[in-house]
Amino acid sequence: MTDVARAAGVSTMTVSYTYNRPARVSPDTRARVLRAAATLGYAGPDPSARSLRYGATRTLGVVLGEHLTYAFDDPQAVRFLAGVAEVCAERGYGLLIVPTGAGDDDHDRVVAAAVDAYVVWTTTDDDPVLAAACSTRRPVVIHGGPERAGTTMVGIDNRAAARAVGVEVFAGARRPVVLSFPLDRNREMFVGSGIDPDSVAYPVTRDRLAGYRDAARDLGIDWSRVPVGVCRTSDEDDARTVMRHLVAAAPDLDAVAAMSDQLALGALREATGPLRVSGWDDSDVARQHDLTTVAQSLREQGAACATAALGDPVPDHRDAWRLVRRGSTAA
Amino acid sequence: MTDVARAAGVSTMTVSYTYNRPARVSPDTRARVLRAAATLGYAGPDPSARSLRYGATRTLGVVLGEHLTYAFDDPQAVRFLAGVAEVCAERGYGLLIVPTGAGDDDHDRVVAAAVDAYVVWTTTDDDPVLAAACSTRRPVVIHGGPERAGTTMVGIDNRAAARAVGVEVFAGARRPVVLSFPLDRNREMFVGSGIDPDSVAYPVTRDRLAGYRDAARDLGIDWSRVPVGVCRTSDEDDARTVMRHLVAAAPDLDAVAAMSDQLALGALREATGPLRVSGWDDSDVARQHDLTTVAQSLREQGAACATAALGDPVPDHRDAWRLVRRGSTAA
DNA sequence: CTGTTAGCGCTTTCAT
DNA sequence: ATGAAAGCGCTAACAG
Repeated sequence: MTDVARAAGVSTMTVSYTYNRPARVSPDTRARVLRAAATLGYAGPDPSARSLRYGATRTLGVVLGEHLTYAFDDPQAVRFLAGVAEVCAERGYGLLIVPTGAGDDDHDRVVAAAVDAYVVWTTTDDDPVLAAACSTRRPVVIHGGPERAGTTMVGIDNRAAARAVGVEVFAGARRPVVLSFPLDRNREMFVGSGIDPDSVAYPVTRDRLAGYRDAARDLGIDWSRVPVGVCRTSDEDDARTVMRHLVAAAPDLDAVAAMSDQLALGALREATGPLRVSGWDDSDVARQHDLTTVAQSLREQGAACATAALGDPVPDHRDAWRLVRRGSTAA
Repeated sequence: MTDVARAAGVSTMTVSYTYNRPARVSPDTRARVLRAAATLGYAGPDPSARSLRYGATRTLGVVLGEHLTYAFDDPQAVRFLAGVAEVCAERGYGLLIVPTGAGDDDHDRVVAAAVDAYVVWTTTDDDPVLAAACSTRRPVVIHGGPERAGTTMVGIDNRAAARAVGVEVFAGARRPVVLSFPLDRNREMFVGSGIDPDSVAYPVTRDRLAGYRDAARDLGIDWSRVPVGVCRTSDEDDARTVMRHLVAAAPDLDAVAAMSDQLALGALREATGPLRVSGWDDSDVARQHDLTTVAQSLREQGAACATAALGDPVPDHRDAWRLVRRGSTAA
């Protein structure tokens, strides 16, 4: 900038004004400055220097969980991100995706990112990435949980929703099972019975499991005998693998409550007989396969997270879900 | 930082070393500094100040086209982004999505973003956002095109691929049609005939159209009589609407070359009689519907773009496609 | 309408 | 192992 000023025969301030307050510079000088800039290949004020000066970056950080990869493969996470992006676009904020999960320096990356606030995608209570985001004292909004002092949480009441859909899918079933997201960050695939929701590290998964248990109780079903198949991701292929294990463990299974439409689809594909199935999210998949599911707008929640992170109030989302009854639980 | 230094009774340099070269500080002093930092709620060096000093941000910018929204709704764009993210994660770079398409200050946003390099998602020759990215003299890598001096282009040979798949889908057809992406940034939906590829603003669309025309010529089909249905996005619903118009205009149509699997699916759903159909990308949709298609890895191309933007050489991708023959063109 | 001064928070270089 | 000085590029505040 100093160079441009010299070349144009003005002070640096005039150059600065030319870019930031064009009205305060005479058209003549302005043209001269711009010409000098063009000659020197100067493209405008340096963004880092500007941020330093302003004390703000006009950038919103997003942490998509332990492995970036999972997030992009999960259509719901993508929807969520689209919501965040929408708000960023409207308000002229950059959207910085912080690259986590590729090393052991996640903490440093989160702390060292040039952002004004953080939106954190659902994670576990003990996720160091979450701790890192909170430690920077920037505003933090967490989607889905965990709740944490000093942060904002945006998400639906997963327990209530799971109970509602659980009652629907388990009704009349003699051998209900659950197809679950991972319980903790190890993301082990396995089949267990009567899993205690309180032992689950992901709040969203915990709440949904608790809701399914509530539903089982409502229907007089003994939760301790309900097999839970735990998948590594929200992936149809994962679901099929786990479903095969479930069928092996409980050949008479006749109802599956799945934590996503993708998982539900996997269950359908591996079904050996008549089967009641419920999904979650009311995605295209659910509509195509006539799946009973829980409708919620991840996109809207993403937008709400961004809005909250940028300091504006957002409505409570606890009741922003809806049970969608379809053919998959009609029999 | 100065405050922390004072509180710990050391110089600012010692605090700086504590964070950047822990080994060069005695464990004792280090502990003292860290304690002081904790007390004061200091979370480490300010990222903007650091970037200013280093002259680099360790952040890669991505411009997803005129409307951010379209990008997140397009599964191929998401795949591409996943590839970019993967490389960023590996190398500890942040991934900044620059929010374009929500106002007329796109140019400024691109110029003012704190990034070291840009990856630009396919756009038109005349996109001001592209011009903005290039004007900053940061390295720019463009996916799919346009080609531009001083930038790197990563993408397949769309014309050759379109010709190959076109020959496959148009073979034996009496009334072939094309289901196309938008021709220019206005994204009008319409049906035309014998569209001149050279009049198309998007290089990718231009090349594919030219390739389909090549295929028509190879088969002795008169291109000027081939209806082209232009969709607004790569969306199944869009495709259905346009397909209905095509059917109205050419009730005897019996072959559809579509520029994406999504569009091809829309065509299938609106088919009134036997129909040869080809898609593009070899996505899940193509596999599920036994669709002849062009396989390419957007994810791999995203990774290549990021790698190139970060200054490393990448192999040529022109031939990184493959014709996948399936039942949809078997008859 | 234009210029001067000061300092945002950090790290490189060169001492000690 | 620690520190002092200088400056990265910019803009708010206040002249003139």
